[in-house]
Amino acid sequence: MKPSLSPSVDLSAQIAANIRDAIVSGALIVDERLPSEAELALQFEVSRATVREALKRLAAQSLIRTQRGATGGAFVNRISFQAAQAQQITTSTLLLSMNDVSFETACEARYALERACAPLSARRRSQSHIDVMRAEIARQSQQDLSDEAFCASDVAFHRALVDGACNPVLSYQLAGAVEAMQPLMNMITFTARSRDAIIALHVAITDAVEAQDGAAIGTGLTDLEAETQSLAHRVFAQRSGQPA
Amino acid sequence: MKPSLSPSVDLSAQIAANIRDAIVSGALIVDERLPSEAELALQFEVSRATVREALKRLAAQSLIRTQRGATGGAFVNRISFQAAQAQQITTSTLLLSMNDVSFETACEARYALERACAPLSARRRSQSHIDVMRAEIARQSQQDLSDEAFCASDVAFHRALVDGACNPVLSYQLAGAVEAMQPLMNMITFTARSRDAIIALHVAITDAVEAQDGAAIGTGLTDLEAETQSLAHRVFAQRSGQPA
DNA sequence: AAACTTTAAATGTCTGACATTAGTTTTTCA
DNA sequence: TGAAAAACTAATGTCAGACATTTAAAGTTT
Repeated sequence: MKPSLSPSVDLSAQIAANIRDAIVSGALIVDERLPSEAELALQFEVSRATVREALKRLAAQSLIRTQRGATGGAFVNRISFQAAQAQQITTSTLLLSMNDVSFETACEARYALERACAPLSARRRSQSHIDVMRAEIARQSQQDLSDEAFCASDVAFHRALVDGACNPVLSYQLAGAVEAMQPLMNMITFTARSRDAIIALHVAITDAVEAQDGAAIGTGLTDLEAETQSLAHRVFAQRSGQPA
Repeated sequence: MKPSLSPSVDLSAQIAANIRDAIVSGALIVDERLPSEAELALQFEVSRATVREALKRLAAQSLIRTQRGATGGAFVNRISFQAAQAQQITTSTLLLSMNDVSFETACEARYALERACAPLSARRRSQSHIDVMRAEIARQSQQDLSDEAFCASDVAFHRALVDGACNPVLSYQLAGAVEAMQPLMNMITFTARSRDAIIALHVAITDAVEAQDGAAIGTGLTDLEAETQSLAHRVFAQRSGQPA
């Protein structure tokens, strides 16, 4: 199954890569039990501690799970959409915050992707999606809402829109794009007037979803993107021109 | 920075989560050095082995890197688009192969996302993108190409199309959707006639990209999606109706 | 001043032990 | 006889301490 490690270059990483390949290639199938740590240590000719570090790496990627006890061990994990989404969000968020991605670029990507969902959401959305969207609009309309809560509600609104496409792969892919924007959005202070403009567009989009009018959803999203971009532009220009 | 672990529930996971939160929240910034393993062991009141397992988890997510030697240690990693993409592809591929996602659903998601790039690619594509696309078309036209090589070239073609949007966030997000389809595509046997149909559409799409006609790119992608779906439908129907 | 040597601090690895968990089997006894 | 209790067992989780290796910096020599 897995011999031949080149010495003096991070054994635990090599072992992890070895097992990962076996999983990705299908040599190890879902719910199959890996050899015990002691056996793996023998096979790879390393100590149990090194094997454990390798297994922890795989666990961090949700590739395996471990169970204690007599019949325990490490098992190939069926990665869930939920777990994959959580990882994707973490990665995307860090990627954006660490690489000086401009608000403009991230925003453009996000809205481009969301528009991709519009025709499908128009066709397949159920009442529950519309209910969520209207509920979030109601929340956004509360006067005393903090900027952060407003952003969080915005994310929930957009996720409902995406989920309306009833395509789990699409929802999963979009989760990263939508959620990763939140820290960037949180840098913005929303005036009452800008909130009103956004809410008005949310209403227009929701109406279009309810009317199953894909083109109108797309138009609404384009308008919302323009509004968001110009708002961000104003906020950042003001900040750099008049620093605190 | 990080006290208070609840005992008897996977200490290394708790420690990893603790440090991960510090990184995501920005309390630890890029290239900042973490305390040494020995210091972390003292702070968290666990053994060095446990700390190491936690650090390996973080390393598996590219959140930290480690350096040996006197001034070495664990450093917060600036996650690159490349590393993030690689992780995303692994995750997406496994997600699709392990969760009985239908070809139809995955294909729909992929083309929906790709169409999202069309307007931007039309506007911003450079000659190099077109060159890559034409080169891949030439490769796909080779008579003796294996199905697997044909699929790989198809992926390269589509990635060039996506890269034409000149938005790194978009390229990153799409990588998962495009690459993860490859194992599913590899299950298909391409007849000479179906290859010709696909290549003809690739040519049409490339022409549209060159002409900067976003709408035509979208139409081409929609046609290609229909072609792919019906091809897959035929192949799978034949297989289930007439098993080997 | 440059080249070499030593030192120190860090990660990488190994060993062996014990703790904890959770099935499985055996024993007890009502 | 049968069900509860106890013992067993195999696995992961954790710890302590040792040694190997790497690397930068400090010190020494020429």
